[in-house]
Amino acid sequence: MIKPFVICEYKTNMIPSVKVGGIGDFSVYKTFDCGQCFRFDPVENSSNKVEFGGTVFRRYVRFIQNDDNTIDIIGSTEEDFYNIWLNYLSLDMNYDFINKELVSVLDKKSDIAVMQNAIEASRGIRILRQDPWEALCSFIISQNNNIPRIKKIIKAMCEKYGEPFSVENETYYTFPTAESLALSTPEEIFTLKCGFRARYIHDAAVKIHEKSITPEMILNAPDYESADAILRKIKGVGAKVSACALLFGYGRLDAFPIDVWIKRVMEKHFPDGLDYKKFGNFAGIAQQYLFYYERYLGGNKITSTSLQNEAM
DNA sequence: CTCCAGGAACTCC
DNA sequence: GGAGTTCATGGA
Repeated sequence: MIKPFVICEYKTNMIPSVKVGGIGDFSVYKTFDCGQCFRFDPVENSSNKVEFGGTVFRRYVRFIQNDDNTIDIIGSTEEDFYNIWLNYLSLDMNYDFINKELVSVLDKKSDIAVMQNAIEASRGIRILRQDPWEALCSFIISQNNNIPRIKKIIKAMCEKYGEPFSVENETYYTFPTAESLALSTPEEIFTLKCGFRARYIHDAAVKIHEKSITPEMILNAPDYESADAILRKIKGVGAKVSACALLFGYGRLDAFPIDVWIKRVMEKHFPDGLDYKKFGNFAGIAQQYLFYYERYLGGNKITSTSLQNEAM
């Protein structure tokens, strides 16, 4: 069992920073590039290390992958690491155990082989524990849309409806509250170039703001189907968007979002079908692995060449 | 059941 | 470089 810990606290250009060990095989690149979050971007640095920076929880942080099984977090105190980032990055979960589980529930030899390849390709991905409202709103925007454009719309939304805050003379914006969007109008939201999703965003904001849907209702729902049913009362929230919000925002790792990529994986690698319910409480992690495997590696067996290309 | 909505990025030739 | 495709959901 791995146990993350702060190795040391230091300053980077006056910004509090920490070096963290005990992170297992955590991959900054795969975690922030696998399409689960939209407010992180790669950052260039002189040492050619993988680095991603983003705005979350009214903070701007950068995660840097080192080659000695540590990460640096620029913009985090030791206290913030234990209170926020440890949980946000799911570093407290034993992914080695989960990976073994995902294989052990399968019977067919060919299914096992596919899953093992997907696990190997995706090794290091962590399902982030994102803010429920941010995840819900972001995945409403994501529908029928591609990642660059989703990011653009969310950025515009944060600049229009979020709150500015400053770190070392740089201005960043928080993700808008449900209240600020609920008090706006679909017509105003439409100016973010989000098209027909504007009224969906507004409907979600109103329902969350007036508390006809609360995180407690979702978290206390007895099973997946009832949690799903609550979210789907929101206009524009179907099975896919609901599953993404539950998986990435509400911590329901049994959610299994089915999009075109997953359909493609299923047809290609599981021609006889695969009941994702077999993966039980870790179905969402299996989904991310299969998604990443197909989306980024084309469902090809991982090689040293593909690893190098991926590091670029 | 099928088509369309608004739009930019991506794919293919 | 230009034409065609992608993408989730709900309403007509």
